[in-house]
Amino acid sequence: MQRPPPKAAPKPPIPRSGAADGRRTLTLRDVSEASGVSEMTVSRVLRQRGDVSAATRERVTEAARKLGYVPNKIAGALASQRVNLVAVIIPSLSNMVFPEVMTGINERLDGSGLQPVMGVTNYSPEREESVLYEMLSWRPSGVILAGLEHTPAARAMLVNAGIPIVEIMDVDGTPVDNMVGISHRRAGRQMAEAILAAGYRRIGFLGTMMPDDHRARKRMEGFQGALAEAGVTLADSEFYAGGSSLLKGREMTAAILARRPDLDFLYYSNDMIGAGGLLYCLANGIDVPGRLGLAGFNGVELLDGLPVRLATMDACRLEIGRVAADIVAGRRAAKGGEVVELSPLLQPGDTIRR
Amino acid sequence: MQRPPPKAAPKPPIPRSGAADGRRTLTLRDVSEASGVSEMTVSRVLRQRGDVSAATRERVTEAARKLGYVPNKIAGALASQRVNLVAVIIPSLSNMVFPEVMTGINERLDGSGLQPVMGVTNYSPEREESVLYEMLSWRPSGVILAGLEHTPAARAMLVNAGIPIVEIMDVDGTPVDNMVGISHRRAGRQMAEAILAAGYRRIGFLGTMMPDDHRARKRMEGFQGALAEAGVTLADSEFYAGGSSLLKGREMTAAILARRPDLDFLYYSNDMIGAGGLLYCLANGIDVPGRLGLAGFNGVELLDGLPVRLATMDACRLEIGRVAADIVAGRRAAKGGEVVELSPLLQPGDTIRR
DNA sequence: AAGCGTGCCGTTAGCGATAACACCATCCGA
DNA sequence: TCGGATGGTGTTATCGCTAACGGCACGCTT
Repeated sequence: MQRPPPKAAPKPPIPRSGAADGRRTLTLRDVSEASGVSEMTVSRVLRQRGDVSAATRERVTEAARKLGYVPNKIAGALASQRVNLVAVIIPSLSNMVFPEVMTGINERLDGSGLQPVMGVTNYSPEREESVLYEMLSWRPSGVILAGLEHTPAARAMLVNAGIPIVEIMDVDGTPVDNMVGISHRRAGRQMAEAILAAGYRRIGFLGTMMPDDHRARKRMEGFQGALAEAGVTLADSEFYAGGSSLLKGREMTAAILARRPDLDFLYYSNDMIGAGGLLYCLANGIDVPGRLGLAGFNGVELLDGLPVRLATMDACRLEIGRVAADIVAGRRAAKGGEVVELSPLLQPGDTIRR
Repeated sequence: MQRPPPKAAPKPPIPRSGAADGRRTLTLRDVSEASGVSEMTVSRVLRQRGDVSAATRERVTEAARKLGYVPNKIAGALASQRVNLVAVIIPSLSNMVFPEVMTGINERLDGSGLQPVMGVTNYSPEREESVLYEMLSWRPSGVILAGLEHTPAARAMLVNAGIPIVEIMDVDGTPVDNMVGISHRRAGRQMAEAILAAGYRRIGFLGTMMPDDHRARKRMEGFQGALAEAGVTLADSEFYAGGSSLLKGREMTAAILARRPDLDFLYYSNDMIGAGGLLYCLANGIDVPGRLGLAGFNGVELLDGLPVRLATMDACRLEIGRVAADIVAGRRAAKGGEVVELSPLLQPGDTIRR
């Protein structure tokens, strides 16, 4: 199927409509007319690039200010083929862990000229794929996204994007490009070892049922693996769906203890439900950590205020955000394919026997 | 200063460099060549707009998929003068209240074709101004931002943007355009009335010192105003800087009670420090609500898991996000200048005498 | 005094898409 | 049988800005 030959058909230019209200939105041209120089010179002044005399710069700056001109980055990005945006794709905001990662990212992106743009997937791979597609269509300078598990299409997009990609949180797997996080499998294992070392043997697990929370899954796998090596099997477990909360932790703890009053340790997949469990135990006069030991995961600040400090493991959230931001900002030596494994610190707190 | 006359200087076209690695990034042209139709037709297929025969559509879709083509929205937005982004500007992420507002926004923007883009100001008006400038330079279809207090320059930008603006959280003031929130002054007042009605008289206030947290300030003003009308003055107060946490709440509570052991009520400016205070009281055997009453603000889910439910007031966060999103999505009847005042619900919990 | 660097500012040609026609078959009713 | 209403597709002209040059007016060298 060939294209037909072009026809020579002269047509008058068609004016596009501006804003509905008489006032068009301002362009470089308006500023250039107001200050008597070319658009190019205005552009140079506004971007502080190239040589412009002090007098001209002054006049242009003043005119732009007076008009209230706001540059159109859409046009600028198209012309320069440069976009100062970084796509950040995370599973959830209501988790307290991702806001903290964002804080780390913001901190390091600040002043780099890069601007983070956030997308939330609610732990759905399909949503991740569509959010990613949407974001890539803005041609960002980099992508930071949580996890190593993506749909094949999403992975293909990442591979083909031709920009720095940083997969964060988790290092148990193969990254598309860069990877910053901790080994959740090892984290689970480490906690199991600490629990066994303290002499606990009848261990229960309480966690989320979300099939797409791969990090929680890996922690549990690591945990069970280490138990198995010591000849211990998980005595019981309790799962839930939906968001984590103190209340959920209380309820689950009550349920598992009702079923198995003989348990001597409860491992929670996150601190929020762990803290709920701890409060339940305190309220019900259960001897912690004597009769029952407890541990969570994440090292959230929340725990600092509890009457008894829950054992937990810091997930290095702030640092993960920082390093990821440094990578996309090109502030690290490596030219791509970097892997940064951070070491979570076990915080024994007061809920494991010494 | 006149522009010099243009010179007729024919020059050969200069090819721009594509990606550094041989592979250019794909354009409509690549898809059009691969499928044997014009770029315009490809564009129509990809946007599902206009009439295209089923056979052509099929061929184009297939070619795009095979190539892994991702449209360039930058070019699309420039050409169509339409951008499907909504700027959302909030003070903080570590607060738990804004993530919830975001959830409401996401929920309602989903499927509207609009995409939220988040900016964080850390309660700094200057940062707000620069984040706003940055966002407006992408010509979003709407702006949602927290609070009614902005720098003059920021206000001017909002007024001139020519797009729907929604100021959220607070309705004590004059909006630029639309406004959705609660009256924090009235919220403070309402809590004071409930406390007085329960017979408490020696009241202490614990809150943040941030001068730019206007909503906390307004709550305190309303609170004090209502007390004053009843002839009661605040017996003592304790302020802090930095983030809210349970620990901070414990410490502040200990401090204020050490100074004024006679206090019979503590009003906290948010639930996080309130919960910390509550845990402190429980741990120290203070009779709540008999000898000492407590109340916080926000109605965060966190509280549901506490052994005793803290009195609080729901800030309607989810609903605020939803309504704001509906406004920018044009899903509400009003054509602008809408004011939606929601009514926070007093949740007496177990920490105010009945 | 010719030559050359440098500071300053203008011109031209896109960037990759879409709006708004233009054009050409068909198909249809009168 | 013919005007007119489609349906499907191509052409052209921007959108607002920036990269890459072009060119002029001054110094300053040698």
